[in-house]
Amino acid sequence: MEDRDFFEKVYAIVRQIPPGRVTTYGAIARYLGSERSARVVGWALNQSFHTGSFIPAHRVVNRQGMLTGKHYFGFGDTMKQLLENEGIEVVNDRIVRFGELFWDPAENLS
DNA sequence: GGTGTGACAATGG
DNA sequence: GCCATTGCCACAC
Repeated sequence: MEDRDFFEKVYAIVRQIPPGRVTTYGAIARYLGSERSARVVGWALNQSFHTGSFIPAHRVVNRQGMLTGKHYFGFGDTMKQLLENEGIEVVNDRIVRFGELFWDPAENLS
C-alpha cells in the first residue's frame, strides 16, 4: 500500500460529498485514520487542480466553515458561487448554518 | 535523505 | 475573546 493512497482517498471522499453539503479537512483526515493530517487533506485538494480531474473542493472547508482556499479556485468568488449554486449560503466567506450542512464521511461512508 | 511547506487544528497568552 | 505559536503528517524539491 503506497502512502499515495491517502491522496486518492481524499479525492474519493470529496467526490462523494453530496451537493448542498460540506465537510471539513479534519473530518476527512479523521476518516482516513489520521486525525492530525488535516493539513495534508487541504494539500491534496490543492494538488487536485493539477490532477486534471475536477474535485468539488468548494464543499470542503476548515473547521470554522470558512472558505480559506477560495482564492485557489481562480478569481473572485468562484468558490462562493459554486456553493450558492448548490443552495449553500455563504456570507463573508463563511458558510451559513455550517452545523446543519456538515457532512461527516464517517457517518455516511462508514 | 534532509529540509521546507501547506486550502488545518488545538493550545496558550 | 482575539492574536500568536506549536504540533502534526504527507508530499515536493
